[in-house]
Amino acid sequence: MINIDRTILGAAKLPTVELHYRPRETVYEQGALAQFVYLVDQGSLCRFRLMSGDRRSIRQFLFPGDGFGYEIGRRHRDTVQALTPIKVLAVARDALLAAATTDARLSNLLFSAAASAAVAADERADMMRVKNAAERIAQFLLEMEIRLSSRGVIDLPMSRSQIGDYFGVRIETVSRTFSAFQKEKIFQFRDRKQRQMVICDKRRLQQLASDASDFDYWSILKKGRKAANATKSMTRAEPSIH
Amino acid sequence: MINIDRTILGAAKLPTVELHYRPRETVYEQGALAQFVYLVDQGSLCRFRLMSGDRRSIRQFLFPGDGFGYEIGRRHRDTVQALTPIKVLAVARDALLAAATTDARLSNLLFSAAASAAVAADERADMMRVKNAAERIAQFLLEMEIRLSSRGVIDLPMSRSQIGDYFGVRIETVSRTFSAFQKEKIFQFRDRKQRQMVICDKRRLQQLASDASDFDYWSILKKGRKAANATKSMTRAEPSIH
DNA sequence: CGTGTAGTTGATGCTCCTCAATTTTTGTGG
DNA sequence: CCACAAAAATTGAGGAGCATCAACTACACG
Repeated sequence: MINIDRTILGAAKLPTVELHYRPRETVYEQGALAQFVYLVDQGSLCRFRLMSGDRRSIRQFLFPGDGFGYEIGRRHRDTVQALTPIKVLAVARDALLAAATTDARLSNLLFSAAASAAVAADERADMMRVKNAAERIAQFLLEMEIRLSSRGVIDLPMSRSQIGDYFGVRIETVSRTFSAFQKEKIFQFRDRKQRQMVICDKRRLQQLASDASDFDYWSILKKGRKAANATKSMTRAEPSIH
Repeated sequence: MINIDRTILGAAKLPTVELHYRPRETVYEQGALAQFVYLVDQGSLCRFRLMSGDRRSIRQFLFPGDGFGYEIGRRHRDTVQALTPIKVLAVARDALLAAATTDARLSNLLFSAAASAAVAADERADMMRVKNAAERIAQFLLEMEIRLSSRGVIDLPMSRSQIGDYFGVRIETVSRTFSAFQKEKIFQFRDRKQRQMVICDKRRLQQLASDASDFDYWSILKKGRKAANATKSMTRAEPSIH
């Protein structure tokens, strides 16, 4: 999805409409006519597609500064829904493209945004190809820290189910991974709802994001007892001391 | 990766260089300066990235008409290698972008190509999220039929290992899936190398591509006996006798 | 308070990986 | 052309990772 950001909207000098939505409201549904492109001003959203067989694929979480809604064809290919109360800016797609034909700088910005989108989607496909659940979730937390953290606290706007559908894993796997990370003192939850988190061991998270082959759910979840035997346990044998 | 196709090169009216490579030769390596963009004229290539821990992610197979090599930054983010003897056309990246600044039509074509690339990468990420091995390979065969078939025969230019790295599955899984598809008479190989295939049951392949939850490797691979019925455990209760 | 939704945890099994053995194909040098 | 070594592909057995099913807890809201 092309990121029509503030720079682009600024360069376009077009009239924008300010729209507000509440949690669970949809900005647009897949199949609807794609007449506007949007910029997130406040709040969080998710962009997803319903697939055959009750499967949902969440393609992106959107935060302030992110653009969405541009399509090549006439219709939207996915649905965008608010996770929190949101404020978005909308601009007519046709007007934006028309402005681009007479403004070389705007045209360049649009091209760059589209090319960046292709790169980002490539990276996500890579992640799905080669990373396991712990690696994906470690990377996710690092990204959420960048996008959402305020005074060291990350307030997740999405449910476990949505995180699962973003990574193609089940809700139980997300929950178990969170539990294992907590037991390893990688992060802590600060509220009862298990939505506000503080990252305690960013270095370990970064290491897990690139290679979690030494991360042993079983020994962590089963009473925190470390793997008793040989091979894998050697790398984990050192108890974490703070 | 942006598809700089024949239409775009035609519109650009720029001098092109014709290049030839032999199998296993690289057109460029990840990290190299990105000075040219390319169009495949003849043959097949693959575009891949080497990741941490000996993992290789194959991002795309390239066939005649496909473009590759455009980067946002100064350097290539992946490696492109010939699978067969190939002929590619190269055009200077800077010259193409310069031409686009003075030619609104060319600029539009480039934008569309970039936007299409983002859509295609999104689709691939979807596939990695929600599809199992049989579904991925069924879809792969349908795509290869479109791109490669000549008089009903598909001549695969890539190895099992490359197919595996494209889908994030192991070579043995690719091999087993191919074997199962053969036993189900979904396709047949026409040569010893197991590279030339004829699709026999395209309908079944299309159905598997969208949902292969009913596809039971075990009962197919073990003596080709069909799942007798009811609960899957029934088929597994049978002890294997040699 | 009940009811509904979200989240956690446990038990069990399917899918795909890993390791290993074998067969087939390819490449090289006589 | 054949002989040999190296690479690719197939097949099997067993195991790791994650899904599935199920029970349970915690909180939100009428």
